Amino acid sequence: MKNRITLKDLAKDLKLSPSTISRALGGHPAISDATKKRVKKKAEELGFTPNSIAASFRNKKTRSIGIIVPRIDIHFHSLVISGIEDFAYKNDYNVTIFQSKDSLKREKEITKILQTRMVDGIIGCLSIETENCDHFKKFNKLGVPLVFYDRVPTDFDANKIVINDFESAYTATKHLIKSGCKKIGHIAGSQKTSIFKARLEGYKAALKKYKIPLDESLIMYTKNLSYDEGVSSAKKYLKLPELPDGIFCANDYSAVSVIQVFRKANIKIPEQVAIVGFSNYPISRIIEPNLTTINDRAFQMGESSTKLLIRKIEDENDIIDSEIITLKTELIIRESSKLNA
Amino acid sequence: MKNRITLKDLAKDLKLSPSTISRALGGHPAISDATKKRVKKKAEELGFTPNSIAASFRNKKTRSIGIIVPRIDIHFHSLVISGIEDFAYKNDYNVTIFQSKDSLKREKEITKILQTRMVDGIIGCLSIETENCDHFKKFNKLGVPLVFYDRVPTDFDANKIVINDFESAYTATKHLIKSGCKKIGHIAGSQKTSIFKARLEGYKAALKKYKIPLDESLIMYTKNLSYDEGVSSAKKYLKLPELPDGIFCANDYSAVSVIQVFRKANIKIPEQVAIVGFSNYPISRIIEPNLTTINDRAFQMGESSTKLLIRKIEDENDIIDSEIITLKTELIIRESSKLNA
DNA sequence: TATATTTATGCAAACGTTTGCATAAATATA
DNA sequence: TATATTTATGCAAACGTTTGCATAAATATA
Repeated sequence: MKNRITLKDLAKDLKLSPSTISRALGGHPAISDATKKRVKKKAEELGFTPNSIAASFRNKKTRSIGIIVPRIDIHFHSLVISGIEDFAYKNDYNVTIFQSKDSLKREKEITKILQTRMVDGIIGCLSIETENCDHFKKFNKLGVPLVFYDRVPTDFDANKIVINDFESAYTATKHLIKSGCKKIGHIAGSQKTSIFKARLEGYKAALKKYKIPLDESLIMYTKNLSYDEGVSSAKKYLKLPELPDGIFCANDYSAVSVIQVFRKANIKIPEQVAIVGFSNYPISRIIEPNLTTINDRAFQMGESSTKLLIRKIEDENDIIDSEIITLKTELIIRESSKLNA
Repeated sequence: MKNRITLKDLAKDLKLSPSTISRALGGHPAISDATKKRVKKKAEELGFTPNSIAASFRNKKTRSIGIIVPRIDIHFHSLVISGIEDFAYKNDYNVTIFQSKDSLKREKEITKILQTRMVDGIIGCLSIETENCDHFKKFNKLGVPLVFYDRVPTDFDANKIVINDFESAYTATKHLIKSGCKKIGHIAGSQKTSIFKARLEGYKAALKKYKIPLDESLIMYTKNLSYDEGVSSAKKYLKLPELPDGIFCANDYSAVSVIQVFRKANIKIPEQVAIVGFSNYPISRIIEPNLTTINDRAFQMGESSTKLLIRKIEDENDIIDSEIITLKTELIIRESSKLNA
């Protein structure tokens, strides 16, 4: 039997109208308690489950949110998605997920699909190729709220959940300085991406504040902050006439590779070179020495994005055009930077 | 303006009927090319996008699949989900995601939601608490196909995508034997879970085949194969009168912790103890020495699940009751087990 | 030119739910 | 007992799309 039981079936069976069934199940005050009980019992009996597609269609609300991420299998994003699902679940929203695979073309396609899918709101993290966000603008016209996290648009006002990359980098660098480092390097991410630019700036600002001269030769620019790029950056450090005594890396992968290359070269960490990473990846607690890093609040970023999004969806007389929420990060001090100040 | 353009709006504008518009946009052969062109142009002009909720409602097909995983932020699952999304995307299906958080209660709730949400099919990995799968049986009655991966039901016939855990474990253990190990230990997962049971059996079978006596003291039983349980297992090995010369670990986390504990105890890996893990986690390529492990085909598992599911959804005269697809795994030999045979 | 066939379009109903309004029945009040 | 009020239920329409069937118009054939 593939035919679902509908309100009409229940109605016929109970000799009531579909409207009464609908109201009884929905707990409408006008329906008598006796009828409510009778309807609920019969619904249970026949195994009635409401067709939420029909309800969505009628109500013009799907209670579903669409999310676009570059890749699901990047740990940071999987944590964010987990936070999104968790918060959405508690608030009776569904989460439909799409990966842009860091392709602008695919990101554009996805926005078209989301438009037809009638999602109530969207959470997104831009693909690395995205410079212009015009393909997101249609949602403003349609009244579909949008929240971005991590990699957010810079060319238009949007709801954004971010961490303070500048300040986090400043804190990380300051920590190295306070630990006694005098010659601090930085492994930087792509300077086309605002978060990595901000991390570089934060690093520079801390040096300036504590009157440490900026030495460009100590800054390694990478494309993706990959493990391999970390290895080659580390090797470049080894070729310098003098090693830095501290390195702030813009992510944990590059930090881990530096630790491994340096240890192979018999350089003591943290005694000779202290290392700080960024993101608090699981590996940071496994690598030896354990890596000092920044907790970037991925799970909370997902929760906050969803909280903000749902508020935008449900609060119809919301006159706020856009909000930017900055989450507090946290410096987690571990072995890789434990020096005496 | 929050009012979407509908077929009716287009129809009125072009002085045609909604049916003609629908057919023109859908490429129906009965509609003249001139009209098709005219309709498409106008649709573009007014920014018409179809309301797929209305279409789903009318067609009784949502082109969306629901997925239930224990946790999105476990790397294995995030890879599977990535495979699912990728294959679904190419076939114009949407993916709606739920995490059971390894709670049977939540898993049951989710099946109820999925029932109302009218998904065309479901992919699931059971929560660790799930022993009885009755809450999934309603989907059979509703004609909603179901595919399970990794942690699959044993109490009823269902479509399943799995790897051969027995054989993979056998291969891993055999590899240790062929590398010259004579005294091989195993760190086992929860024996309530069939995959970990199978891995233990595969290990035992290889020993038997190669006439190595089974020594129960070399088998460490853990609950979750967590990093910490790996550490304590490793410490137990250290307390034995004689160390094993090879250890097959049922996952990579426990393998990594063993490597770290042993190295701290100045035990040479692989010379004194060869280590093999399971799952090919990213960390297996970073830990030193690099970890020999089993590629468990997580991404492909997602793809295959989706491929099978879509076939079940679309092939209406499919008379196959259930299918079990077993994917080939691959032994990846790295430094942690490189001995001379 | 009359009829048959082809081509292109429209009518109307349906999917399952929800909700404003109407109304019948029951109860309260005059 | 007549009228007013309250309580409980039903009617009917609507959401936007799709599709079987009907039909008008154009073209082909006799």
